[in-house]
Amino acid sequence: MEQISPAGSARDALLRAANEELIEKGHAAVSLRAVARRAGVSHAAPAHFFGDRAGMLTAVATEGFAALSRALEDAARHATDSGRPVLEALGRGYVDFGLEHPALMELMFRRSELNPDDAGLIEAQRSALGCIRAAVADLAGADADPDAEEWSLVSWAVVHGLVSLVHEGVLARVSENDPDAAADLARRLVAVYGEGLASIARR
Amino acid sequence: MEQISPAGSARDALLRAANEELIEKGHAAVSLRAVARRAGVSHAAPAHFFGDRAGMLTAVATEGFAALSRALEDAARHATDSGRPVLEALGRGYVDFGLEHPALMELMFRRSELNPDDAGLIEAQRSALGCIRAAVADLAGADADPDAEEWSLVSWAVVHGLVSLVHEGVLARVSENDPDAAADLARRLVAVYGEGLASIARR
DNA sequence: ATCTCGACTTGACGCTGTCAAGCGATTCGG
DNA sequence: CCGAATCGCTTGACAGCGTCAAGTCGAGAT
Repeated sequence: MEQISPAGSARDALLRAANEELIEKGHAAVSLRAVARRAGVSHAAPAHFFGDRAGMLTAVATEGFAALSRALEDAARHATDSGRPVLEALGRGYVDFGLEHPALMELMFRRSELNPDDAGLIEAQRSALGCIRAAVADLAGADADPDAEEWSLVSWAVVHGLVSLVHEGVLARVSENDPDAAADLARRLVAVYGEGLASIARR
Repeated sequence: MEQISPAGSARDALLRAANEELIEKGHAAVSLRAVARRAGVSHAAPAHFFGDRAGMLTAVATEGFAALSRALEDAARHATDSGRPVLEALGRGYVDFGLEHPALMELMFRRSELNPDDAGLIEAQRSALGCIRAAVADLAGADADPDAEEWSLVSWAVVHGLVSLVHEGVLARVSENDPDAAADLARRLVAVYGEGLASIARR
């Protein structure tokens, strides 16, 4: 192996290689052996560290959820700082993240490719969802609106659905077959929905 | 081969076998060879008819979109017949279809596993989307609301996102970890969204 | 009667995930 | 200080996979 190996770095190298493979080839084409080759280790090394393919992808997806949480927190903070509506910024942040990291975002929700019961994964998921939940509860006001929980889930479904539809190339088909236009359309729809929701909230 | 073969039936048998494999094992686990075994033909027969794996799955997905269109049309017809709001019935129909045929619904939107440029597939997709579009345009009234198109897409995103979140098992995690509860929750959220949208429409 | 063509089959290739076994260095108990 | 156990990783094998090239064989056209 031509690389200097500061102890325990093989695992990190594998994780980095897995991320690169994911970005370049998409989640379906990530193979243990290709990742091992890229990291410069034997073909069975990934299984040694992660158990199996699902284990390796779960590790990648968990990092992805952590990154999503950070992105959402940043979006919320910037919005409050500049006095803009938080929920819309959050939705925008979710969609932006999904559009910037398509392969990762798809992997993160591909239950069948992960170990869905992995504790770290679940924790990271909850943390990401918590951001949206808090924002909707906030928007509903301190009067403990019983619908707040439901609308936070609907809002999640909107942004998640938009990201999915862009990834799946269906929105592109709707709008002039241009993928960039589809992304713009998705962001515009977030704004449309945000305004609608706000108008309901203030009754 | 032990089965009587009315001419050209091998293709049909393969398609049927592919559907069964899909339902039993999920889209990721559908293999050309397993489908061939189930249909009682040689391991290369599927490729002969469908070109490759993506071609076979595209054929299955195209049938799926046709079935979805039928389900949506039925839902719309029943709603108009009984004077209930069409859009909500449509959303409900979309979600019900997705929850009743999870593996199929996931496959239908798994761009990387299909031939996304297949003419038949695109046509079937457009037809299904057309149902939602028409209903939203209808709800917006004959006054050619310029937002109608956008809200139809948002509505699509809502129901699509809900189905995705249930499939991915994330909604189940939100609601007591019970998959049935997640399905019920999804249906309730469709109703919540439908009411909200209606309240916006009537200003 | 031959030619062709479509519907398959047969056999091979390289790639995949997974598993059992091995190997060298480090750590640790006696 | 020495043997044993553990860790990190490799080697080698296995079956299943998608795909491709070549072959078989019957039916319909010339």
